[in-house]
Amino acid sequence: MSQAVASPSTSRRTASKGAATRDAILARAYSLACVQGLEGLTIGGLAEQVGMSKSGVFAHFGSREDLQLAVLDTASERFTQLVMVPALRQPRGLPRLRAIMQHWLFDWLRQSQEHGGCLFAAAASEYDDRPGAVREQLVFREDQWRQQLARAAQLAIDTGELAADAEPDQVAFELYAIAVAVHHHAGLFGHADARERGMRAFERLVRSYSPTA
Amino acid sequence: MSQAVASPSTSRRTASKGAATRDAILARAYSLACVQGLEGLTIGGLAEQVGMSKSGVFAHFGSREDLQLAVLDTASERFTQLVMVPALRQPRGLPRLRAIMQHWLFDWLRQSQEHGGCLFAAAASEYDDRPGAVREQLVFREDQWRQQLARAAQLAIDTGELAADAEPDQVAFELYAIAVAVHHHAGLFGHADARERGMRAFERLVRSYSPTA
Amino acid sequence: MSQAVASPSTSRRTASKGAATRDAILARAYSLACVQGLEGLTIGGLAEQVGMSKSGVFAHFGSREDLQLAVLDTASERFTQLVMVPALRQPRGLPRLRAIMQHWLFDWLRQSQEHGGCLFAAAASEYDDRPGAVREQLVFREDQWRQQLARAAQLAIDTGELAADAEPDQVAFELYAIAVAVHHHAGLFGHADARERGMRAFERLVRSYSPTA
Amino acid sequence: MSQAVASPSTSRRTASKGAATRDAILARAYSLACVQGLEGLTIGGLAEQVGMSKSGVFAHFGSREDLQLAVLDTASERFTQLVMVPALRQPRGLPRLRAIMQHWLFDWLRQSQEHGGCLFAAAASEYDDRPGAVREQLVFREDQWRQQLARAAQLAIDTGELAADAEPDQVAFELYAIAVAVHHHAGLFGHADARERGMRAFERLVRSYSPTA
DNA sequence: ACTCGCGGGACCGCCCGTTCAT
DNA sequence: ATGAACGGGCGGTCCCGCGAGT
Repeated sequence: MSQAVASPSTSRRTASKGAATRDAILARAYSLACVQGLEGLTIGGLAEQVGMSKSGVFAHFGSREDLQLAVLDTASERFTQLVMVPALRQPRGLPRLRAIMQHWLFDWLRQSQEHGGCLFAAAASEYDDRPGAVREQLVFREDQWRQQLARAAQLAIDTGELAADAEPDQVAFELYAIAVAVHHHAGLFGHADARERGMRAFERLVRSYSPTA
Repeated sequence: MSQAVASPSTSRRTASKGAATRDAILARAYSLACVQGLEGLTIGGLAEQVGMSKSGVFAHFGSREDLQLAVLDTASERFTQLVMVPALRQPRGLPRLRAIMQHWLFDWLRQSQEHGGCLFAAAASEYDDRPGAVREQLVFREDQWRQQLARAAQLAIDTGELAADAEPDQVAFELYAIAVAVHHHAGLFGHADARERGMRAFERLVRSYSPTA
Repeated sequence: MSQAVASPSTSRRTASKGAATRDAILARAYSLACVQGLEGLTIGGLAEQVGMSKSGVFAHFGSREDLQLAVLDTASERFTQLVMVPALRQPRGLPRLRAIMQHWLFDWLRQSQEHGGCLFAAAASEYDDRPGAVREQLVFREDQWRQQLARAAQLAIDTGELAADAEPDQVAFELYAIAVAVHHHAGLFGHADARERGMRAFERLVRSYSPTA
Repeated sequence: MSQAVASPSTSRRTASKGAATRDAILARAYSLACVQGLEGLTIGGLAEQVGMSKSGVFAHFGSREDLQLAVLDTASERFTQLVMVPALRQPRGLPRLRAIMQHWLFDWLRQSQEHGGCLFAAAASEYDDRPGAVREQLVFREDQWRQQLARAAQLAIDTGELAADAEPDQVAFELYAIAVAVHHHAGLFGHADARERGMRAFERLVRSYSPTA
């Protein structure tokens, strides 16, 4: 998968100092992008934050677009670590589905809010009409995640915890809706309330899709 | 309502030419803001689009922030016209609720997509961590709309079409979730599919809140 | 003298309201020019201060340069009223010379400092190398004043209070030096000290030019 | 002295090209500031004069205010080189005092007039009521110079060439008055006449302070 | 080979003085 | 005396690349 090649950001093995610097830059860049969006990420501002010269930063990526791409990969990696990895430790079916939502709404969105906003949410509205490599990478990542969600839903159907006639893609869509609404609501009206409404919506969704209903 | 006073943008009657120009500028500004966000709206770019000089445009607003505020008011006005006004012609209760969702997902989001994206969605992620007058105005508008949604849900409870123990605010949150997810999905994966999933989610939501369930 | 024609600012007789407005504008303009210099005087800023539209102010003068000229005339008029007119009430010779210096250093410079600086001093350094009508008017006014000073010195020579071999122009130059230094010193280091040093310098000058010395 | 640290403008040794450019910019900036004042100094105009882009110029200073400060330091440095350094080669007392005045009125004011005016004189009237770092730097420099003048006067008292009861600060004030008046006069009425009157005023001042008088 | 200092060019929001029709 | 509009210029910041230094 191109991703593994495209993201040497996780300094592997020797990590010849250059890679370490690169990772440090990316960490800072991720934070900045959360606040100002991927499009609001400026090389000058980033350079100042990491205490390097602008061209020093610039040289690590070759262009602003490549930097944005790298930041997107960083974000994906973080998302996977925070949400998917722990959820996979739960038994397949409803427990895993619930774990996904909990890590998503609590761990991921909390760290997002601490940074100033969810990078994917910001990117989605920035790039919904701005064609280019960044947008393509973004829809690739989002689609990838959507498929994982649908797969988890399918497993819950297989275990009989969700109705047999439920459509995995539709369930995934509705789970997605909850998360994106929680983020939206949290940013404008406060986090605690948003998360609680989100989990209530999830429980109702599960009930409405339960085979007994 | 202060809004009526604050937004003389709708040129009434004579509209002394100045107001007409202002409206024309705002219409173009709204389109631009849909594409690039409220923060990506530049006076120079706007001036070019309307075929005026930068200072000519600038003079109508006094500052970029005031321009952004005016664009937000314009968007609110349009939203009300496209969604709320037609829905109010439906009988209260479920029909009106369904009408709201239909106009929201079809009329509003379609015209949004034609412009390049929903201005409110873009603004929400731009301003979730950027304090200032624009953010305040934005949450005021969003909250206002959230309350209208909750009111409509309450009416559906009163008519007995929704379960008596349903909480209007929670219902409003879940309706909101559908709309915001449709927009998100549409921008990345295509509009038709998104809208259909949205309406299906709505119908399931209604069933799961129905008194008979 | 062209001055009488050029400065209808003192509304004489009929003063058809237009002239009154013009005078009000000029009064405000004089204050502004004291603070920011004749070159820092802007039509927009002036209009705001007098509560008129820019074009309303503009129409009274036809161009910024004409406004600057008119302000210079206003300043000259004020200077004459504050310094020369009272001094002429003193007997010619040393008393009148001393009165001139006192009104100059105390009354004129005090009101200047209250406005934010002496307009002539500011103008002198702004226009010492900026040819044009304003500069010409300025040197005309300054030269006029220098001649009046020299005339007063000549009278003191005639009365025998100053040495017969004193040269009036040189005396005028040295008096001028005292005033200009007091203004310079006052602006940077404080007014009281400056004025006292100025009067001491004057007294020493008088002694050094006295016939008995 | 902090100044030496604060102004690396004098390219020392290697002066890595950047410093050389900076010096070239400052030299041109000094000339411009003499003509239009420190406040009339614009980055765009300066860039054009030195044949660089605006940002190229801007990057060397970080803000317009820092540029103004640097220009002030440049001017101080020049003044010291032209006036104080040669005067210190004269024996203390009256010869050194006379050398100061000669270099001041002839060398410094001549080069000032060639540039279009004395930067300090212009700055004094620009900043007499404009608080900020530039003003503070200016009064620091002027006060520093005033003290040097007073010190030179004190030495002339010590040598017995000036009366024992003469007050050095007052003498310094009157010397200052001559210089500032020469500059004022020269700018408006011509240089030759002004300088001659200035030296005559100085000689009379010396006589009037001489112990035999 | 990587890093950086220096510089370019475009553009930003804002404000200027001025004109013209009302 | 006004309001609308213009053209131009301001200080400031952006992203980006050349050439020299380690």
